[in-house]
Amino acid sequence: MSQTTVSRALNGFPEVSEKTRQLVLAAAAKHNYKPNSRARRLATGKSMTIGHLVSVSKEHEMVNPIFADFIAGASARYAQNGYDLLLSLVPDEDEFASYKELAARSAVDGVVVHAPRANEQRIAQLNDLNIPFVVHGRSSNTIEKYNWVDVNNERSFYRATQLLIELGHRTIGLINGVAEMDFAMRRAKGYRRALKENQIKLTDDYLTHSEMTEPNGYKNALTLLDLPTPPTALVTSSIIMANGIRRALDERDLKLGRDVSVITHDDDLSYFRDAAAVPVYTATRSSVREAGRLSADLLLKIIADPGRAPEGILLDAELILGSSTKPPRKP
Amino acid sequence: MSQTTVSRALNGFPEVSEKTRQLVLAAAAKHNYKPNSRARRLATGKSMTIGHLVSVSKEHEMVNPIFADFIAGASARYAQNGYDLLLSLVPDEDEFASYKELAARSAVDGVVVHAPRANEQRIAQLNDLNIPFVVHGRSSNTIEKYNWVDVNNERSFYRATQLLIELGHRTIGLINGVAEMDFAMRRAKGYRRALKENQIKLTDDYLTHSEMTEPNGYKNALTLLDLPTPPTALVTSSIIMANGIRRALDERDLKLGRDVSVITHDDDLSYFRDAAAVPVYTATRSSVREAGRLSADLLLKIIADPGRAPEGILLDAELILGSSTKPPRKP
DNA sequence: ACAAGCCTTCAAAGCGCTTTGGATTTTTTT
DNA sequence: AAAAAAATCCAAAGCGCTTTGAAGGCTTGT
Repeated sequence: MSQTTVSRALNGFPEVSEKTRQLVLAAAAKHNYKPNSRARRLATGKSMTIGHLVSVSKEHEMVNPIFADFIAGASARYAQNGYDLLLSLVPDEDEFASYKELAARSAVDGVVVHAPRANEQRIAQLNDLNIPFVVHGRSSNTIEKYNWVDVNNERSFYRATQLLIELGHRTIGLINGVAEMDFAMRRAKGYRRALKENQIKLTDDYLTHSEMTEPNGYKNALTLLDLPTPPTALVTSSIIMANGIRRALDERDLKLGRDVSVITHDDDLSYFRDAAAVPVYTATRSSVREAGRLSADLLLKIIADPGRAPEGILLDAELILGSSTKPPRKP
Repeated sequence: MSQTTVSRALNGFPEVSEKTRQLVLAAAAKHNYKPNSRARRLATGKSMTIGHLVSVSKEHEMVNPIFADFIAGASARYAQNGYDLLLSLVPDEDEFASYKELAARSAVDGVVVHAPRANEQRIAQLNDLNIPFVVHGRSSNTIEKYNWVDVNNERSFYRATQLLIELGHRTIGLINGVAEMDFAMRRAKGYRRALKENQIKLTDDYLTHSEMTEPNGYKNALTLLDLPTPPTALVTSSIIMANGIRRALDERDLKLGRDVSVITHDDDLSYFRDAAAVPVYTATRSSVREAGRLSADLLLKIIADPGRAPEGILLDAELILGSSTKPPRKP
């Protein structure tokens, strides 16, 4: 049987009869034959690979913990479509060099951009490189069109803050992510809007920006609790920080919910899944794994149809009521 | 200038004069030329790719959170050596099929095996497939030789338990990972040995096995605290579970350290780095990122020299004193 | 000045597939 | 039964590199 026939049979071309196809498939299965990826990719001109460049802050050697779950969502979709996932953790200062290199050696058919900043250069750069990409998140100060999947950060933090206000809180802190991050900026915006609409004036002392680690949640919570008028409620951007906040409260002999209310954003991380009947935390919840799936699907669509107009997918985080929010304690 | 010369100049062969090499390099830099990965890989017969297959428990859709930091460590080494990292999250029931497929289409030059069980089939399978691999961890019931990088789980949990005993604790619980996992088995062994050597008899009620999530830490801690003779100290396998334990203590109005001592294994995850002057948790600490680096280095060595005798690298976790351990409270 | 020897360069083959265009076989039509 | 059409198969080219074996250019010794 000729090489052509085998190739056609395996790749589902119509020029081969069903009978021969079955024969070929049986033989391939029997000998555990799979076309050599390298040869196939050279012949087709496609890499059948999606790149994920995750930037690691050089300073803190920090890997954003949500990326594991995001990638878990995406990976499944790639596998279903015959794509491999190329992962590269790069120091944030040479992100662009990495993209350029991937493009130059044409190692990937598309990339996912993680953790965009409010001013994100990578978007213009990738457009220049003419390489298909999807951004997980958005970039507020970017005019260019691009594909993205994001949650409605501004609105959900507005709602979270609003809820606390309705409960009677007037002094509310926000323990946020790094200020340059687009999501952090939007969340701060939602928080401020809710305060403003309710004529609540709070200085920026009640707003902290830092990497979303447990120790930072702890430290920033203590800082806020030490203010002359300490907050009676906190909003935070990550369930990991929420754990740090809990520790800070513990140390001050304050009880979560009773003494200080907390609302956290909850990415529904697999190892922090808050699935109790009454959730531990009142939270703005949106599955980052689902975002991974959607991003992958979108990227594969773009690759299949490069002429496609850029699309944005906006997920709305649910506001889930848990036991970490109560009316403020009477003094 | 001929293709050969360019290729040789770029790949550092001695047959080309230094002058021409500089010329070629300059031209390549100017035009941002990088040899096409696909063509190069076909020509050389190497994939220049390392596979990481992370299994996701189908049931809980759980991604082990340590893998992000592990991979962060490994990724840097791969990049330095011109290797790409292929990541695949596979449902645990078809792990082997995935390895087989990778081997058949020769997509990788080597793989890292994550989270080995005490009875690990993948080791024999990979030896059969004749594909270079390194195991992160070990597999107790495996006779075959293989390359691995592991921490001294048995010894560190022995020491941790011993420390609690020396402090005066007699009722000590262990909140462990899934029983089938090799690391969990070894840790349980160390825990039991310490008890035994001190003539402390405890039923298996004091030992829980589950996936290392925060909710499981919470739940299992409550279970132990509800025993007729509740433990005065707990050892746990993960800092994430330790956070759940803290929540359970909080709910029972018990204070970490004062009322219940806790020692956790600490993988030094970037978002839980316990870097306070006096660490929050007394812990057996070993950087999983460092393990990632070492695994990568070892794997690259094996690939470069396939005849190499299998090697094991045993890391010793430090026992770090924090503020979560105190003598038991007088009743 | 010429041959020997080394350094440098080159043309061509090959990596294992896919794809093209043509050849062959089978089926259908008249 | 022959011709036309459709279905099936095949040989060869090409993907963009590396590598081989041979040719060309330069230096050195006599």
